[in-house]
Amino acid sequence: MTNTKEYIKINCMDCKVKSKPFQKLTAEQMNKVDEHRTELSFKKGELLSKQGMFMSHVIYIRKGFVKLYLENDDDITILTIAKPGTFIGVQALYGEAVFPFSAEALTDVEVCLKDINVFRELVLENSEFAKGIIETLNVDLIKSYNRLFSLTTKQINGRFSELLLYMSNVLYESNPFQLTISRKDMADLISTSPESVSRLMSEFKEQGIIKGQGHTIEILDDIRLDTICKCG
Amino acid sequence: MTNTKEYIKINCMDCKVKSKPFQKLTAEQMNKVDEHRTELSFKKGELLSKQGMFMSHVIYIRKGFVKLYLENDDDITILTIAKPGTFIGVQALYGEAVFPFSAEALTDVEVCLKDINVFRELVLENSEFAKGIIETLNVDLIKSYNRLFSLTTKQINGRFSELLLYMSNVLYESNPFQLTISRKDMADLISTSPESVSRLMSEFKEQGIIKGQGHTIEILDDIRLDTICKCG
DNA sequence: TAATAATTGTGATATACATCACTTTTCTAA
DNA sequence: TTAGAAAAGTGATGTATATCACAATTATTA
Repeated sequence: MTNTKEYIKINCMDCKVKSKPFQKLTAEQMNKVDEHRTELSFKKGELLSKQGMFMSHVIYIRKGFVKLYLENDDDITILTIAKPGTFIGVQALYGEAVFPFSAEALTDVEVCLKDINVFRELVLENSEFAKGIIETLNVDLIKSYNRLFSLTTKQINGRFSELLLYMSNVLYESNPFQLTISRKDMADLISTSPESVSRLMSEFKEQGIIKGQGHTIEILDDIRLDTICKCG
Repeated sequence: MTNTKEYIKINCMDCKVKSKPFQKLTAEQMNKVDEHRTELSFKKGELLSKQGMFMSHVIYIRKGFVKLYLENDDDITILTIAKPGTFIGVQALYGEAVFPFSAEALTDVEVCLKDINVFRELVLENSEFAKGIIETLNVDLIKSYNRLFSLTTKQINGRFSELLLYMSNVLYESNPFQLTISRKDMADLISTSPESVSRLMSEFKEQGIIKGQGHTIEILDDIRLDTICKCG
């Protein structure tokens, strides 16, 4: 599926970035997972998964940012940016055992691959685990619905404002923050062109809503962003 | 939450439109559900749920079509058209106990309301049930992702072609088919204006891709629709 | 069944944003 | 450290589709 890189095997029990569903596992179940997993690292730009490829493992992100996107010829839609603590593949745990989207490392990334069949067994063996998966899917689904709403009802200055707030509050959780994504990625996130992103950036700086140069952005007027977000 | 209408109580065991997850329940579990449910019917146009309202029950559609949509002031995005056999509310089973979207009856509708706490208990008591819920959410999530892709990368003739095929193959499962949704709804489904839907309809008729008048549509050239769908 | 309202259809016009073309800056690697 | 490539910025132009205005149908209710 993916090219094996380097092994830095730690025991699951001692994992410090354990996901919520995995915290519910018994020692025995944890050991079973341990026996069917692989740790890998990816360099920035490498593909973790390719849309339509056979999915033998669920990918757990331990470190770094990953871009999940749908593609068809030249068209791309970024579904989300996955942060550490996210599973790639649970979105299609049942159904065709195929990755529903492509995933590309936006930074250097460390992951843990868990056998998908072990994953499925855990759903049946441990209902708290299953509940955790449902919770994860609930969150993803509502996010996707809200994205659908935003992309279809707001125009680019609204969507761009939303993106800035998302990056500061959710993705990087800081202000100012250091961009790890390109203008092209920002454009694909809010369904616009890179040129428009550049223009929006300049306009917002001119109006004193944000400042910064290069890869640093600081939000100066988040209230203003919120207003633009809501009222266009 | 919703105004109680008329009772036509049947036993869950004998229900002929039982959902996949509910088929996995034991007799005992089925009885518990039975004790905490209500059957209701809605007239066309009535609201089954209102975005943001407290969600005490999961709504199971037994009969009719329901429009699920997000709203904010005048803006609307239809998330999907729910058919019989669909749950409304599992999308937000955990998290805030609030309806994540509004639901409006597109036809006369019969539903079965199941207590959300019983629903949550079943997830923990019966792992096959939990698995069924995960399967449902998987399908919904992938659908939502594909919608996101379609809406952001295709232009209206492509989206309209997709809609026609969806109505014939998935929603009404017939050709010709009788529309139960308005031009406005069609517009909200593919994120365009009602005027554009009218124009597309005329153009497609002119080109011999579809025919029909009033609320009847017949697809004459589905290969053509498929091509427009993919290539714009 | 007539009267009124709501939905639908169609042409003319407006506009948000993409695309194109080019420059400037930043990154990459020899 | 510099040369070449990639990414980003900016103005000019084009276009898909919304909006507006009004006509024609269809639905609703008195």
